[in-house]
Amino acid sequence: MSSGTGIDKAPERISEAEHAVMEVLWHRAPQTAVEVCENLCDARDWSIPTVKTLLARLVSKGALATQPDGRRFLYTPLLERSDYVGTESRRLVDRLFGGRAAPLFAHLAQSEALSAQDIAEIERLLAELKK
Amino acid sequence: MSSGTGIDKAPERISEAEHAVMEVLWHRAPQTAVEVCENLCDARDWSIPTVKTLLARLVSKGALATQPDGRRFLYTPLLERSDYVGTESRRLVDRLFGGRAAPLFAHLAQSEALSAQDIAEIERLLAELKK
DNA sequence: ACATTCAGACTACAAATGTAAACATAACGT
DNA sequence: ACGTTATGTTTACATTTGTAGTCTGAATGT
Repeated sequence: MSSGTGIDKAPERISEAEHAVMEVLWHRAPQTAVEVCENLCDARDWSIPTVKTLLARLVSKGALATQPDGRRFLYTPLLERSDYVGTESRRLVDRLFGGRAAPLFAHLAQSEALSAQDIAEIERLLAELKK
Repeated sequence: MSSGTGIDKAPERISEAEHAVMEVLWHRAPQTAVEVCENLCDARDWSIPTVKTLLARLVSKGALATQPDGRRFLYTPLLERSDYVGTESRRLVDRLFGGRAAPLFAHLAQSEALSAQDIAEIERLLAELKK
């Protein structure tokens, strides 16, 4: 699953600011730099140059593809959100919980990070798993 | 709970390398710089100076306390592991899953990051929660 | 054709991080 | 008393990250 090419160049790490840009593009793609900025600059208090830098870095990291559209570029994610999210989750679980998910879950439970909705959802998922 | 003083100076972020040092001290404390190194330098391929730098940074960030022991120092965590782990977990859940734990759980489930043991444990915790 | 404009590319620069060497100083053996 | 050693402190330096300004060239309006 995921990563069809088999090439798998050591996926360069994506920073938090870069991740914010990815989120916008995962939400809708392709978008121009200006559009991305419209969706971010207010929230993060960034200026367009900042967004452009981040886009460029993401392209150079292989996380985004560009596609010329007249004078500007359209940016599209190459890295899939589920891959990113999976990697980051695994990373955290490995680092903080010795790779085991249960202690993470316990922590979230204790810190009231679990809503009733979450709990219901998780029960449903557990039921799925046991089938 | 946790953080008894009420002072709560914006806890400076602990980097990954620093975290590795904290882990060692959470495992056993207090320890000297050399002892910490004995527990880390091999695994991380670090030299003693590196460990000392990290220890110093952690002290300056308020995550470790020092206690003189003859000519050297003994280092003890001030930051509790559960606090750190809680903060980091919440951080991830917020950033990647809009603060909801269920999607994280779903991801771990999908990526086979859940062992049978994990699942059993989580079921137990869920039962707890519902009491 | 020419000036304006708007996009991406290049450059900048401070803070944080990873990694470690150099320095200073206090204790200890002889 | 003195050199050696063990420790912490200071300094160093490359890389990554956050944040943004400047440059250059192509499209566009007139």
